[in-house]
Amino acid sequence: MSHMVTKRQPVHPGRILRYHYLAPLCLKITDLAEKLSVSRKALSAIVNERKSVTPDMALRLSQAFETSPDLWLNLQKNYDLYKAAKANKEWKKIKPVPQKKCSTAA
Amino acid sequence: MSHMVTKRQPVHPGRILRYHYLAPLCLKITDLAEKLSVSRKALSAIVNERKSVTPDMALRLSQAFETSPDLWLNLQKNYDLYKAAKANKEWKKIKPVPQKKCSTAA
DNA sequence: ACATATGTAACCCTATGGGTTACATATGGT
DNA sequence: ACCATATGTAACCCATAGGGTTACATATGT
Repeated sequence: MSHMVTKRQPVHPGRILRYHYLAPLCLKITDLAEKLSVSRKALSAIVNERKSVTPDMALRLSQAFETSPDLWLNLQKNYDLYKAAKANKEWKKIKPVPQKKCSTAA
Repeated sequence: MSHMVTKRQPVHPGRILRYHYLAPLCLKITDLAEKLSVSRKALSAIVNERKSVTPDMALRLSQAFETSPDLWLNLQKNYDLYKAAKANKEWKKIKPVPQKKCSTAA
């Protein structure tokens, strides 16, 4: 089926940050936090997958690593979507709305 | 430049919802809210571009209109990113981190 | 042994999504 | 004109969440 939520748990952006950026560059969380002008706590929370990458944080990371902000936001989006789909299954009960255009439609 | 935030204001998902889904189907906010099992207020806030489409809401919309949840979340992500980039320009001051792998790197 | 790096907890603040209730302003139909 | 329906929103109340600072105990490396 085309419109499905990933079945396997998506990686949290913090994991990518840790293993693909911090580790290879031997960058300390403390150092990066300073370069990003955010608190060590805030960065640590992301790297340890306890908090989300916000748009503002994505912009900072994109500047530091010359990536697109979307790289980070897409990872976060997939992660959040997966979590939401598992957390509450109410949405599964929703029926598709009939797709017929109504009379007054353009 | 490859990694740039859109220059023109991205559409809010609520606008797409209103003009591409509600209007063509003559669907009332009240009716859709009921079908989605959310309050009329919550849906109205999105349609009127005052609130964001959350992952949970994206799942509900995707069920109702047989779209991918990502359709809604991507719209929201682009919108949020644009807003964040305009709201705080601190990130522009961040310098790229030298990309040389450190000694102990794999 | 000592300085550095970290994970986290405790506090405090602010922003935001969502529910309910309520009310005034459209809008459409009879 | 009149009335029911649809709406936009405000006022309240909650819970969650991100972010800052400070503090402390546990690694880690020299």
